[in-house]
Amino acid sequence: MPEIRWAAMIGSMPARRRRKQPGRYHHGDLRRALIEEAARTIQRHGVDGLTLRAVGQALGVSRTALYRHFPDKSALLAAVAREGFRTFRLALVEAWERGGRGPKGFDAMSLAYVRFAVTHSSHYRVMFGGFLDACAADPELQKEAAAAFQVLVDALVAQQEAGLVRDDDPSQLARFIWAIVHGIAMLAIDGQLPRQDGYVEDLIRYAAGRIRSGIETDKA
Amino acid sequence: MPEIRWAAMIGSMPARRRRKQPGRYHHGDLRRALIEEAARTIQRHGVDGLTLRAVGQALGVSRTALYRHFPDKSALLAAVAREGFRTFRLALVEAWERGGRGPKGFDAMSLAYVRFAVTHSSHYRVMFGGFLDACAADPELQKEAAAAFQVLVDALVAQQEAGLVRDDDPSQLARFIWAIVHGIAMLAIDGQLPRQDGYVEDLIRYAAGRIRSGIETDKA
DNA sequence: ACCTGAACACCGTTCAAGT
DNA sequence: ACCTGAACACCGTTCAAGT
Repeated sequence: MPEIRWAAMIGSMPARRRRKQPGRYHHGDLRRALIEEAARTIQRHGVDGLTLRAVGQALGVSRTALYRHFPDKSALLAAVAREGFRTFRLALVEAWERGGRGPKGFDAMSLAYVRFAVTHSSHYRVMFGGFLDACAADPELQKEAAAAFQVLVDALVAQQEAGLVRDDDPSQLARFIWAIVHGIAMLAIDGQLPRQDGYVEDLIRYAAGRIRSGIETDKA
Repeated sequence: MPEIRWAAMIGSMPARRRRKQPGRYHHGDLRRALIEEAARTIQRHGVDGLTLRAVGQALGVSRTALYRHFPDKSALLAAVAREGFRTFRLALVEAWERGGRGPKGFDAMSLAYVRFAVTHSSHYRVMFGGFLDACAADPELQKEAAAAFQVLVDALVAQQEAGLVRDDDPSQLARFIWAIVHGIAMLAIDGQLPRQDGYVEDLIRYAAGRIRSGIETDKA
């Protein structure tokens, strides 16, 4: 059965399983492929540049094949966002831990945050840009987003326990910090900051210093 | 001449000059009307809900009439953004001056900033949302945006001269503050903050306190 | 100078039909 | 169970033509 040969092939070269074999009927894992192709298209041509037709064509599949796996286009976007939150969270945790779970790690986390946003700008926009108003009900997506936020809260609590950060409500404190890095990220993405090389990194570093002064325990 | 009667009428009731008189050929001031109608549509149905067809219909005019006044849709959006920056700047200046051009006025300005963004959320998104990548060349728009930013810089310099704010580069300092209010505004607009009544205002007030600690002169 | 109406090349989505 | 192809109702934009 050719079916089995195909399955073996995609097992051995997972990166090549994107296009459907012309003669074959089933794709293999179209759902997975759709998400990856959508992410790639978004990265290259922006969110508005994502068309179901182009995605289908890139995968060698009809433009309506997608509807066997997602209710509509926004559901595909939600899946992309979910994936985004996952890798985003991992990047934040890594920075925090490599920096020793202290002030240094916290600064590294801010940097990692904005770096992710800038290097995956369209992806980031899908995650936070309000495209998902309607499908905000997606519980899996909510869970991933909450988990990413929790990384920040945990980092703050750890520093509070070490006596390095003032004893405010951690979630309010977290949202304040979040707003800063999110703000810098969005301004950078939208081209509202000087295009000068290294400007964004400098701003982040400067911000980290001001944040530290703003949130450290009062030493009277 | 009916033309003159019509002109007199729009002089006396400027709010009613929106729809074209069916029999008449010229609209009166279609350019102005297009911008206002576009802003209204965006406010009600979001940026994606803005269609040239609907705008034309609301004004009793063909859907292609717009092309006599703007090169394309994005130019219309740029005009809307320009208007937005103007009223935005006025709101900021007012808050700053009513608060006495000091720390109190500065906090009031932060509040005014986010209030504008939240109450004119779609308008704000057009101004900052990266819809204007292509037509970023529009010099009038650039000028308005720069003027709005300058309000913030001036307020910081005034406080530096009064010895209330540390002597960092005002423009970097300004961009740091800007990122914070922009970040809170975007999170609020995109529904990423708790929907709890008054939450955003509380967060802004909290942020104002943390910002103050972060930027005030070191009192050793 | 300003506006219209038909036409064009797109888009997401539906649905009966194929394998 | 999974995919196709024609069809439908949208969209921005062009262009020759009308006033």
